[in-house]
Amino acid sequence: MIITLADVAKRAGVSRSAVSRTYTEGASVSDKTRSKVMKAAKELGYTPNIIARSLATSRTQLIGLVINNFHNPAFLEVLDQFTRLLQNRNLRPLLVNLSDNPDPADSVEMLRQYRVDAVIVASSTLPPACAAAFKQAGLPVVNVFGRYNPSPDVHVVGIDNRHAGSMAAEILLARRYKSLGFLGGPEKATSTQDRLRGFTDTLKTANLKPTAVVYAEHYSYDAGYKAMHKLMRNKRVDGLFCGDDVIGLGALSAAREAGVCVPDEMGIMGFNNMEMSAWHAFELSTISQPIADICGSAVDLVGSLLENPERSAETRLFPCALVERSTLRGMP
Amino acid sequence: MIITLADVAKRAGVSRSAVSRTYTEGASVSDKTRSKVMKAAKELGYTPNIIARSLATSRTQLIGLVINNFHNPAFLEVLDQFTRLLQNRNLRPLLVNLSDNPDPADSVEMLRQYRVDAVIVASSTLPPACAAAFKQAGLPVVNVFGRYNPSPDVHVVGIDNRHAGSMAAEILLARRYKSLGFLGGPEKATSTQDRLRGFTDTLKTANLKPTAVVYAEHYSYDAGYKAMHKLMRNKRVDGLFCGDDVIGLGALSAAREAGVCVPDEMGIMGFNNMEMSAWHAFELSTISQPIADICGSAVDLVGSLLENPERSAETRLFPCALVERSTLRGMP
DNA sequence: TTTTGATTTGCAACCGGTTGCAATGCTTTA
DNA sequence: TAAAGCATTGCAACCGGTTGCAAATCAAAA
Repeated sequence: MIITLADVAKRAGVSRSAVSRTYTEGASVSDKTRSKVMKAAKELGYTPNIIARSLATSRTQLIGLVINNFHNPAFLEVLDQFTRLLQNRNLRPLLVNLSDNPDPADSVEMLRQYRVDAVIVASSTLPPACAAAFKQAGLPVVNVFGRYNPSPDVHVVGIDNRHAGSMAAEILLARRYKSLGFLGGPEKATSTQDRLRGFTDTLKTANLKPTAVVYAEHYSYDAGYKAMHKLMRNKRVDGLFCGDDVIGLGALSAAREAGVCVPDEMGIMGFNNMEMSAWHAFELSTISQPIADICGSAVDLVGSLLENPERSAETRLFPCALVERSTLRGMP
Repeated sequence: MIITLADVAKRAGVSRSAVSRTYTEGASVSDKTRSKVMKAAKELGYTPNIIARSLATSRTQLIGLVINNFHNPAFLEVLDQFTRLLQNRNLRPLLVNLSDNPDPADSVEMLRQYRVDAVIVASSTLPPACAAAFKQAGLPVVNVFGRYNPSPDVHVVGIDNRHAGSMAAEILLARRYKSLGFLGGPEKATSTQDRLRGFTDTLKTANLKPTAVVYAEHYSYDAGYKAMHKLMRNKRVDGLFCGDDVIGLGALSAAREAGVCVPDEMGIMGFNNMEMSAWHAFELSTISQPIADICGSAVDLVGSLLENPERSAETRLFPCALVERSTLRGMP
């Protein structure tokens, strides 16, 4: 029933090697042989077995794509980009959902069993140790949206979250907001910590401190809404930097509901420029990351790792940009 | 460098078969041998090579997951469910993005090359022919969110879109909206056609016809917003059924912006109950599909197909439910 | 102690490809 | 026409597992 290379060889009247070679880029086959083989293959409906090839070449073309964030709509774009870009290079994403169980041990084992050629860990909330676990198992890893580390042990592609925090503080100050608050994502996420750090450092240079620091429990509207209520109960803030747009939208809704006039009484800025932020009901000013560039660069890096797995760990950081909408005052 | 089963066998002082058997569910090995093998494997850091196993058993545990909708946030939940459910059964999702190129031919070829055990086609917008293409290539297929077909050639798990359309019409009529409009998703999507059909049929039983039928070009807020403007320019409608929540939110925003009072002057209902619909800014009444049940059932079906690939094509339909929020009047 | 039957084990072939190497065929140059 | 050089081909071993079959082991029954 299943057609193998031997069947094609017999039908074409050539050796198995000849068939194999016509399916191998740059192998030595004459045009005559090649066309005989192609003809026979067509007639029999032959499809080469990549599993068998992988066994022989110890290259699977499989890339582990590890994700734990199936809640933030921003990740759809990430997933879209990765699947497309990998497909274009003839690589196949083997998707791993790390939501249930943030301990990577099982996933490491599984991806090793499948002999994936490399792993992309795409998450800003997983601890750096997670990506490192894949590396220790001998798998080439790229950690996308991971933490910037001046002496990295793992390849990182993403943004400088600390700088992003600084940028937010500068933008708010430039618009003459005085009493600034930070409404972050989950406290343990390194991206949250880094953004807060940058935010605080920049305030310090102006002899200021954040008036309030609050964390949302998840990356969700409800969490942002709740955290904003908590913040407003305790402190008076006139400029707010939110750790993610989805949180920012919850916060914005809570503020408006409480009768706060945005952007005059309070400026609110988000992070990530997700689609919903542009909706008429919100028009949230935000900072955008160049998602497509980041993913593209990550896939390029994976490509180079396939050639040279031992390449020393590299960090690739991309700049963020302010997207002006209507929840911040204009510049003076 | 790489540890194989032969290395383990030598170290444990047993045959290769013995090692293989200790890693095979239900194979005949004595406890003594098994523990010798386990010990040796641990010491050497052995990980069985699933690629090699796949070649021998012609079972890869790989499931092709074909998706073309990386724009609708509702699909994140679908993806989350599938990855989790497959993982729980020790199956691995090989993700295929069909967005660029809706012609399935290449993907069919690729999934055949990897000898995936089955394929899940998850889309309400791909034509039925797409799922059928996988079937013709000899791959077991489950089409999730596909079209109901009384004599199906492919397994379908999803909802009865025609009935959903009827349901929408009944709900609007019961709330004494008189002049009903349909704002569908892309016209060529079978789900749109089926919902319109059900909607129209039910109106007919009340001697009515849709006052307006308009299609959004994509499943997006902007497309919904635009389509709603177009609709309002031409027709006067007081009850509107939208083909998807994301479209519905665009339409709702357009209506409110035009000064229409929702739900008194106009009732608007969406479809899919996505997260954003519950946000305070919208509170869109909508119809929800039981996503988790659908995905669960689809994965169960895949499980049975692995046992018996020739199982005759089956359709599994789940009921939808109205989610009352505030864009529809109450019952009289 | 011998026989019987069930369990456990190892041998060797196989899954479907790839690839180094030596042999063959062909063209080019002297 | 013979020798040299290159491209093409086939052989056979290998990738890392699984599995049918027969032999070996073991415990229980006679």
